[in-house]
Amino acid sequence: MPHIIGQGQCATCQIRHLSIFAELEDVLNEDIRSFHPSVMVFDAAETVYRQQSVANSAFTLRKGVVKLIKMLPNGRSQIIRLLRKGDLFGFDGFAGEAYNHTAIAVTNSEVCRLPLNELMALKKKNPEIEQAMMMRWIRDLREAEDMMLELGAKKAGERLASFLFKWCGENGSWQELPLSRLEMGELLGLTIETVSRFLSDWKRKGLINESRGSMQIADADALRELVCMNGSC
Amino acid sequence: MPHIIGQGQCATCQIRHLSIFAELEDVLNEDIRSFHPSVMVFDAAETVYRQQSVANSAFTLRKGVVKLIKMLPNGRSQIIRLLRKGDLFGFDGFAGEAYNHTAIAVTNSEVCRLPLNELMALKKKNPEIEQAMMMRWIRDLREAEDMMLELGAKKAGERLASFLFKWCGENGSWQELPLSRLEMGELLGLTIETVSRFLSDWKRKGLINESRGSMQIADADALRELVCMNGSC
DNA sequence: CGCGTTGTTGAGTGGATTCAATGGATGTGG
DNA sequence: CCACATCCATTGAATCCACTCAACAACGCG
Repeated sequence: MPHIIGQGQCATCQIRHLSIFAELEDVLNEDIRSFHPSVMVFDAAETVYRQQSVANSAFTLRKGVVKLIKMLPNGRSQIIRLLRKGDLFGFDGFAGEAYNHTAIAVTNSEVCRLPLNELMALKKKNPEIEQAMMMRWIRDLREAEDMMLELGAKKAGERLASFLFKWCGENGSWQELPLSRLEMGELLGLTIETVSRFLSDWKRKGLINESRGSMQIADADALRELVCMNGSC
Repeated sequence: MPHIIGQGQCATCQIRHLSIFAELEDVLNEDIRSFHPSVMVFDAAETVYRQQSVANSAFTLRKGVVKLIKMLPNGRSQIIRLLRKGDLFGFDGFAGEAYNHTAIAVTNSEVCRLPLNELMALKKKNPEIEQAMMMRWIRDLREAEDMMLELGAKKAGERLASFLFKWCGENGSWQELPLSRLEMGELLGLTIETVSRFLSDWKRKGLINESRGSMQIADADALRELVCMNGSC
């Protein structure tokens, strides 16, 4: 079960530089010093909030990976976004709306719960927060646009390769990738089997490597060559 | 060629109630009275701005329909969003970014060009504008999320039907739908032929009607019954 | 009228899904 | 430590949905 492990100290938080409070240079700022959001922990697969429920808190991810998903009545589901350390989410309440998606922990995670009314007051008094949130919304929107291009205009292999490039980078480094085949499919609009087939094929060809939940792009050029033949990525 | 037809009078603009200035109740507000964005007209197919170019203006659509599109190097393209009267677009500059998509007029259109620096100043002085823009960003993001579900989790017929329901409503009214088959395809991630086949089929079955660029859902229940059999919409 | 553009329809192909069986890893209890 | 259960990934075979290619029809326009 998710539970609260304490009250956060935003002013001295380790991930403050990633958060919407990053720009508040004055660490002695009264507002931020007196703001103590609950820090909550979620095990993998536990739900942070549900679509349609009243959005009276926003959240910042401190640790772990969280997925935002939408579901169809028939059970098919789509991962809308993957969240990493420092990401702000669940802010529909700012527009007076209920949550538009469900947030579920992919790995064990730590989350700061930011009550909407407190955050709103804080934002009103500190324009830097307002600014930081605006930057994030615009960035989120841009990424959503990019994702629509992926889903609408690319084929299976192209989507999967794009995703790996984005997640792992192109420099051959190993990156933790805590997603199951099912989840990669739900993110990219593909089935388990399709994801598995492409990954297996690329592994056989030595283009990527995988080990204990981590992934490496061994030969980015060759992968791009193989998948994105005519400039399709 | 697109051209400027004059300076807008925001305070007395006919679509002010739809714009980000709607909440500024004080019509005598000095700021808004002295703000005179250029009003530009674009013929169908003309470009408002291009992806990658410097985003030094945002825009409000006064009249017509504009599409935001992204293109792949190989020519495939995806319509990210359709804009209607009152919509705000092209605000990437607020995050210091270049435009992330290309904006093209679908029909003859009128657009207000809002220089970024002026709009920023206006926003800083008038929290209502800030608030209105925030609401829009969040709404835009929610719609983008909905679209990701469409593109990632639904089949061709389901996507097309959802789109028609959203555009035409469910009450059997006629709505102008100034999109070609190609554009509907680009919006929904389908080909011309697929769109045409479904629409022809539904017309033959008397579920929808089309005439001179307008569309009507004649039998919403039957359409939903046919397409969304197991709760897939 | 001829022409270009857009929409329709058919036939064939192919890509991704579905269905099904197997394999591998992990964990639990005896 | 092994037997067993469970979960996830892999692989094959068959199916189906949407795409591609192609021909033709409809429409608007000069």
